Amino acid sequence: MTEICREHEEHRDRIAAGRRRVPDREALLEVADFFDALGNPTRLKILYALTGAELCTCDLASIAELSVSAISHQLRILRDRKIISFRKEGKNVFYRLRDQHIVDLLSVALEHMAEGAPHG
Amino acid sequence: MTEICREHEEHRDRIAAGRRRVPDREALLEVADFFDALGNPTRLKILYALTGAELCTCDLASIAELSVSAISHQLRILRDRKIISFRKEGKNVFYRLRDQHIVDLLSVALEHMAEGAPHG
DNA sequence: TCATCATTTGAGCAATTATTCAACCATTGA
DNA sequence: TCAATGGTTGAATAATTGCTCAAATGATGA
Repeated sequence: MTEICREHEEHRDRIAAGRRRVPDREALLEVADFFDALGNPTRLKILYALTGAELCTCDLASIAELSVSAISHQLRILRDRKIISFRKEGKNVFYRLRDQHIVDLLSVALEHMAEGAPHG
Repeated sequence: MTEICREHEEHRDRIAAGRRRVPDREALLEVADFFDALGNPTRLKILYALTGAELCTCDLASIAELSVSAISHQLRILRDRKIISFRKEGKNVFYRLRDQHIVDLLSVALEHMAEGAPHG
């Protein structure tokens, strides 16, 4: 693997320059984890539901039409990736989006899809 | 699954409102596919390398330190998700980011990580 | 204290995914 | 036409993931 294009010397320069643009491993994995968390229909349902109000685990399960357990697992992922935060009130745990960046991103992404791709 | 929180009527209202914020199935899947494509270290390496210059498959393989075949598979995913486009020149295929939105998003994401999470 | 409800957790399983390998296609130049 | 190079593709496989189920935790009120 990773064999280099044979012919031209210019490849070497392009490769070196390209490599410089790639963030270091740690940052790269963080960004990947972040986008990966958003790249799942169930988690997106949770997140869009949370744009505009805080909701408890059980509400989210009802909205996503999945078991409370399944939602709790997904909420853990979103918490670990620092995309949502929570507050406990009695027996309930209320979740919310962690900051305005997330709200904006979800909104922009939806617009981008609408404009960029009429069907697929 | 999907059993509803028993006690209060207010849950019903919150659930209904939350449900209204969730995009329809098709849009949701599109957004998920989009973020999912970005949520992988190999594909992110490719994308960050492409911020600033077009590169051929073989250059990208060298940068990502993976086989040409592995990179080609990932490039296909990025093409299908309309994140990159390409141009053929002789035996080479040169890839580039499809629009400025992608460039911006990659840059913003990196900044967001840097500010939001000092280590984990 | 006990029963109940909301939530979390861990094991298990089926489905998905990232990579490799081998074969193939496409372009070039001899 | 043939050999060489760049790239794509499909099958196979190991690793990861998303869900379910059962069991556990935590808070509340009787």
